[in-house]
Amino acid sequence: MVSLTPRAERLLKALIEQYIADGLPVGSRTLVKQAGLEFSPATVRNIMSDLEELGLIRSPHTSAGRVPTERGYRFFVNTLLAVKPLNTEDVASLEDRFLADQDPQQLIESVSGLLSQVTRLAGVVRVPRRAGAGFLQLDFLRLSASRVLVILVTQDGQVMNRVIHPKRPYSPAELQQAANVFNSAYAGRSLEEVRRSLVAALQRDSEDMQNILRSAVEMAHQVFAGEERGESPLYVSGESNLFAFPELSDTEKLRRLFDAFTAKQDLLHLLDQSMVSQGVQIFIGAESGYEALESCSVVTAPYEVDGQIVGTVGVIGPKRMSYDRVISIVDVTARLLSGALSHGQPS
Amino acid sequence: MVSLTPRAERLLKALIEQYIADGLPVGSRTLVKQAGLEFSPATVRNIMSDLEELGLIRSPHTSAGRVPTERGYRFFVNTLLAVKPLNTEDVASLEDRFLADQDPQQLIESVSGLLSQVTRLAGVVRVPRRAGAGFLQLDFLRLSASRVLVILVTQDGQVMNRVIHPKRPYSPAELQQAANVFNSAYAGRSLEEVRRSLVAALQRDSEDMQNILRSAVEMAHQVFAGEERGESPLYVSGESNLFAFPELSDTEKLRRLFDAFTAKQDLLHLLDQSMVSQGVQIFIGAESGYEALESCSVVTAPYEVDGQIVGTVGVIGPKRMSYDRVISIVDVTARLLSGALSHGQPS
DNA sequence: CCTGGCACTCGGAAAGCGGGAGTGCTAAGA
DNA sequence: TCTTAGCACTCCCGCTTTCCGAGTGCCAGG
Repeated sequence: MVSLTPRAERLLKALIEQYIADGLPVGSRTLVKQAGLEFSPATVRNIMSDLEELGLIRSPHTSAGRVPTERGYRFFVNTLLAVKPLNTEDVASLEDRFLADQDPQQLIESVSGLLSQVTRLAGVVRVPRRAGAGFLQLDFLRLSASRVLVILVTQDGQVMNRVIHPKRPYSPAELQQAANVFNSAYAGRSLEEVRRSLVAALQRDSEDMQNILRSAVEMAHQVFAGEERGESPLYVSGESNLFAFPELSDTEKLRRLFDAFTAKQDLLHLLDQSMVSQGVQIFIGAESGYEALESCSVVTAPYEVDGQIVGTVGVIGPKRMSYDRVISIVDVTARLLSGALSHGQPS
Repeated sequence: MVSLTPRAERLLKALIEQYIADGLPVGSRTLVKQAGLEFSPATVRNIMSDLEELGLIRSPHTSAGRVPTERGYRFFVNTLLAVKPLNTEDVASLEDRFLADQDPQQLIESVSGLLSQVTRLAGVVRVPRRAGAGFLQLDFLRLSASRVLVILVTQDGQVMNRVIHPKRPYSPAELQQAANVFNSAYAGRSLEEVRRSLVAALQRDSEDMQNILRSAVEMAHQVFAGEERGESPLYVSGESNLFAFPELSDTEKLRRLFDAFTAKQDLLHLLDQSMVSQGVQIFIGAESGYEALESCSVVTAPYEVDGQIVGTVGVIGPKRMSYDRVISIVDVTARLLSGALSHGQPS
């Protein structure tokens, strides 16, 4: 990576902070005044020129000030940024928000709203892939002759359900029996294991399989199929906060961005990506690799249940965002969420 | 209501259709050419002048063409619009979309996406208030010493669940027993009845109540409380389609609109309002009574389960929308949805 | 009552015009 | 060698001006 003189670093830092604050290209004169530098605008211009050669800043046009490039932001967050820990009352106010909801599913959902409110940007939450969770219980409930409700419960209290239409009617007793067989066979295994086992069972010659169990397997398989093809476990909140930023007000960009929010595909990939490593991750502009996000930055942090990373929380905003604040908030939120999910309830 | 000469009606109809088509104020000359009228621009101007006095159209400024006012649109949809029934292949393609999903809950959710796709506007769906549905079964599942998962199933196959934290630990056997008592007491009653009965039971002196049943009641009550305060049963899709309309591209309006989409409160009220009467309803601009929707029109139709209105589907777009097309689509969709929900599965 | 004609109005695009902010360069001073 | 003041230059931005054309309202003749 590039190395800069201390002075140049100081200058770059001041410039980026200024630009983050008001979004206007910043020139040498204003920079000197604003940052209280002890050297003259001319000197600043020289240094700026160097920074521009290094690709850290650029001028939008000949006679405007400079704005940070993506490389500039990257350098800024990598080496210039002192992430100030959130002051205690901020942390406390965040903590308060975590006590309100007890249901883990709801809690997780609410976090995206929480993030968007305190950062005034868009908040996202990637909820755990259920396939990894432990299987607890399966229930078959007869709704009518042709419709059976399958309810699948995981050990962490998540519930999936699905109405299926079996090929022949079953009596409640049969259904009960099927569920029992199923539950005793798979109790405590992970959903992924259950799934693999099911696939194997279905491929095996099943002539000698009891009809009822076979149905149970088929039903459960349908549940997994439904899981598989989507209901994408991703929540986005506060999208409309992004209207406030003039650099995003180009209608076409906005449309792309909102399409990405609803399509969710790209966001999912991005958040999954950030699940592999621990701690806060930052994607600046094109770094995310998705066109729709190219004028945005994304700050993410994975959260855990009992030491195991299961999902990601994050914030999406313009590249010009208060990284220090956002980073702390995302970090603390991920920690708090991990805590809230790991040990039952506080009281 | 105002009455117009046949010629004026024809003119107004042509004008509005033209304006709907391209969104430009339409002048006398273009109107004559476009609509193939057999009288001259001057005559058209005279008639337009009359229409303007009646408040059906207006000029944005002295020398632009005319655009419809809200009254104009209203008159248009009330008396000028011949809702052409959808041609059969369109209906068929809609029907196809209803076969894919079988789970009623999922089906209902998917309809908003369907509507937004075929109209290229925003689709909304108000899902049934679950309180009216019939109670089928309650289950208590022990997740840990301090956490119990409550699962409540209605007769139409909807599942609600919630994790609660009882004051003292219960054994699986106790939970099972509690569920049994509860289920035999309330099987088949409507949720509303169950709820009322619960409240009464809780108020009654409960000293002599078995501790376990009391807990069951409390748990179930918590489930209802969760139901009560929200999880607003409303789906919106295709919001980003609205970016395409220049008349909505004012950032401030857009922000308001999207805030309304996420707050949902106003939309809920509006859709509830349209549940009271049968058939398609149309709210043009300020008619909806909500500021955020003042440059939009909303077309809604209630849907039923077994003859009973339970929810509403609808479309939100600019006032300048193809009412005939949208009305048919919303109408057919509501009917198809009613059909799909009323009798099990087709095959 | 319709229609062609005509003067008029007004918005919007293009063009012109400072002013100002900011730059790069140069030359002098530390 | 580095800093700084000075200066010419550039180019955006906001302002006005101009011009064009679409559209109107009105009038007078069919």
